[in-house]
Amino acid sequence: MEPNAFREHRPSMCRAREILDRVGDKWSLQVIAMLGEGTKRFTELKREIDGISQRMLTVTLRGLERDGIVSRTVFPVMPPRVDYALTPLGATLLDAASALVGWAEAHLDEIDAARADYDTRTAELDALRSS
Amino acid sequence: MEPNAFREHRPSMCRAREILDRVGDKWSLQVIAMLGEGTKRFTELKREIDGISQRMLTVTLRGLERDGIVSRTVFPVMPPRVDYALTPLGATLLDAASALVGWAEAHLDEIDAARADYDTRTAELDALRSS
DNA sequence: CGGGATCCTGGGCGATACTG
DNA sequence: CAGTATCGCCCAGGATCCCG
Repeated sequence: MEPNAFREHRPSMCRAREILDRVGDKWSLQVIAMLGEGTKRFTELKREIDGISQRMLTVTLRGLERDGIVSRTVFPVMPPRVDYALTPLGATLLDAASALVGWAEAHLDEIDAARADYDTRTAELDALRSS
Repeated sequence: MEPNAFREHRPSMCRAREILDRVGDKWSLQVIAMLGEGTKRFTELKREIDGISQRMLTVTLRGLERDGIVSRTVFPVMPPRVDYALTPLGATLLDAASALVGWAEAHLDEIDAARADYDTRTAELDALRSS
C-alpha cells in the first residue's frame, strides 16, 4: 500500500478542499496553464482562453493574485498595460495540477468506454422496467 | 523546462476540464478519499463524510460509477446492502489527486500569508481612496 | 438500508454598459 | 487597454418526503 496523503489525518481534507475550490472553478486552471507559457497581458489571456468573459478573467486573476499564485505588474502608461505571470508558488501548483491533467489524458478512453457501457446498461434496465 | 502536460496541444485542456469537473465538485474527491481506505457501505460513507446529504452522496456515487471510478455491488437481501469500492482506475485517480492534496498541505501557510498580505494592502489602498 | 422524486434557494457566471 | 458596476439567469446542491 503506497503512501496516501488523504489517510494521514482527516483535518487535512477540509483544508485541501479550499485549494480544490480555488483550482477547481471554471477558469483558474486554464489561466494558470496559459501563464505557464510565460508572462502575458490581460487581453492576450482573454483572447487565448476561449469563452471567458472579461469579468471572469478579472475575478479569476484577482483570486489567484490574492493567493500568491499569480503576480500582477502595472505599468503606469497610456494606454494601460498590465502583465501577469506565475509566481514560483504558482509554478509548483502548475506542476502538481499537471499530474491530474496527465491522468485525465491517459485515461480518457477508459472513462468514455465506462460511460458508454454504463449508459447502455441503464438504458436496457429502463426498457425492461417499462415493459 | 520540465515537461508540461498543458503545453502539448490545446485540445487536451478542454478534455482535462471534464476531469476536473468530475473531481472538482464538492464531494467526489472526499468520496474517493474515503473509499481509498477500503470498501464501504452507503450509510458508512454518509456517516464519515461530514455534511453530505444522502441525495448528493447518491448523485456523486452514480457519477463516479458511470465513469468507472467506483464499483457498486448490490446484495439482494433485506434490508438492502450495497458496497462501494474504488476500481483499479479509481485507485490511480486517487494517486494523481494526492499530488494536489500534497501540494495544498505543503503550501497552505504560504497561501494564508499571501492572502493576509493582499488583504491588508488592498485595505490600505481603499483607505487612501476614501480620503 | 439505500435510495428516488420534488421543491427551493444561493451564488457562480454571463451580458451589457460605463470609466481612467 | 484593462478594468468596474449592475442586472439577471441558471443550476448545483440542501431539505424534505416517500418507497421497496
